[in-house]
Amino acid sequence: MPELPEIETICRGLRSHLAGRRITRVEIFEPRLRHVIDPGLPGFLRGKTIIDVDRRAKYVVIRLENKNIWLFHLGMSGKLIHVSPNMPRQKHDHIVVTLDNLQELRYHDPRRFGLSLATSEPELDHLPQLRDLGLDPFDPSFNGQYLYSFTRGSRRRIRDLLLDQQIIAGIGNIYANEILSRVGVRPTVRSFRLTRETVARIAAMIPTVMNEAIRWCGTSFSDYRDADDKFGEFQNHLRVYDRAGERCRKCASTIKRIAMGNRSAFYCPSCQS
DNA sequence: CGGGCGGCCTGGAGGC
DNA sequence: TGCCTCCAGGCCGCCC
Repeated sequence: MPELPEIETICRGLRSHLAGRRITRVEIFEPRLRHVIDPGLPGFLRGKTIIDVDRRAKYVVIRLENKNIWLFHLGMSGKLIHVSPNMPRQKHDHIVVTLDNLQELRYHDPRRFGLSLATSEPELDHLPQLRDLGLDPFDPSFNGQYLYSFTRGSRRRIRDLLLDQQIIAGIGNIYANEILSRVGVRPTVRSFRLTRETVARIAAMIPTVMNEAIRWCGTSFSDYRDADDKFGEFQNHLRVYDRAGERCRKCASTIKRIAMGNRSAFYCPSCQS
């Protein structure tokens, strides 16, 4: 569920709570996530101090002492929240970590599409999950020319191309639709039909929309909450996503929803061509 | 190989 | 009230 802006928001929240804290206790209540959690994980974490928390695409990177790393992907319904131990444990709280200030970090994930594993600084870039990631939208070398090198000659629909993590890392279905709405391009357009200029406008819009969503602390469409279990607010600023049947904020036409593969796409039929 | 599709899970919404 | 189907923000593997 969470895309780049949600993960960025979670990482910022976690960093403020976790940096400098030592892990004193680790409990795994349900190891069966996307992959079964390594039984050695609690032993790996126990006693280690958390140095920092940062984001890599849609992954949460918890940096520990001695270049050790605890990596998370939240799948579609994962939450990483910092709570007081008084908070009753919820159904689907799969991992509970106690810190040296007695506060807790909990991983909650009803659909169990998430990933949690132990790794290290030197191994991180070589993990199968991370090694093939494309550029982050905030990478200085991400620009129109880079994106055009992928759209040129590709028969894929532009919405699907924007979702390809090996091209741009961090965009999911909500933001792919929002980005295209802002530049007036229909999600169904075949990439090779887009001019270099249009692709440059799409590329420029990507970090713009990501920044805006980060300022609103992400989109709480359904499951997403930040590190303090609070809602984001960008759902109030969406132009097309999940607005089928509602009026376009610009021209008052009716927003359409279509099925594209397994996933919905949304657009304004008069603003986007 | 590029590109499309189904499967993995649970839960919430809506139809009957 | 329940039972059914559909849908969900991701990712991976299989197939043509």
